Amino acid sequence: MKRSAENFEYSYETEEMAKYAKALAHPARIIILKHLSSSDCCFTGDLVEVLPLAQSTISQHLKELKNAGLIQGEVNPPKVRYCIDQENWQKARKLFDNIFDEDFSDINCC
Amino acid sequence: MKRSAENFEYSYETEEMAKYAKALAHPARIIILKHLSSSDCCFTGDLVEVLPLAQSTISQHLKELKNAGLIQGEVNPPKVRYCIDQENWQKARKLFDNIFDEDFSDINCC
DNA sequence: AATATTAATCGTAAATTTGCGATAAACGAT
DNA sequence: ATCGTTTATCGCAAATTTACGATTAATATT
Repeated sequence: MKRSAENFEYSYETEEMAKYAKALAHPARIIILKHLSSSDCCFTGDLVEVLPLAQSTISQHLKELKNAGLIQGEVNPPKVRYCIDQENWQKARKLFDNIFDEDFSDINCC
Repeated sequence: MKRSAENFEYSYETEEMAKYAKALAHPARIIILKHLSSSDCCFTGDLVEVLPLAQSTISQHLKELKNAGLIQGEVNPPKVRYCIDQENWQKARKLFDNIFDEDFSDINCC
């Protein structure tokens, strides 16, 4: 894709927000995150049972969540135990809180 | 893309969540939403001044936000006045609140 | 009727995402 | 050393997203 203003940069906060939103922008990844955040412990391979996707596809989704910083993987061969990355999870929470609180609905005109 | 389980369906809530997250998954759209939610009124064409994107591209982003249900456009020729769709905005807020509150960090193992 | 202003849509190109099966990697058990 | 289990990566195809310029549409003004 072409960019009109090649040297323009969005603010760090905006980029972070978009990154986290992107991570949440797929049903499979939402299910994974819910599973991880609501489990009493952090399972992993059983996601294949939960989701209608091939193992390789799930692995890819996990990778994306990891790249976004929302989860961590602890290798425990031959298994890998995934869990929420609490630090970034809270960061994301705050960013979302923030945008939804910038809410001056009473002075909106519509 | 191919789907392994063609007849599988994600829950309504999960799909909604993904839809809203997708709408937020681009810096330009975040800026648009922030602009709309923090303005005392709902401007529109001045987004072209704020964003480093062509008019047609911004129009496309607005369309996506509209399709996701997060904003409304009121035609006021030749201008169009956009504003947050408060109802769905609150819905989205609740969905995000929800996922971030399913947080049993004290009993997490990691 | 012609013109100016604003926004949407069309057509197109490039990049990214999503998905799969096949294969590789890592390691424990046999 | 071989085998089984689990997960990651590779290679590929299809779909979607992002972006642009050019054009169209809608309507107020002249």
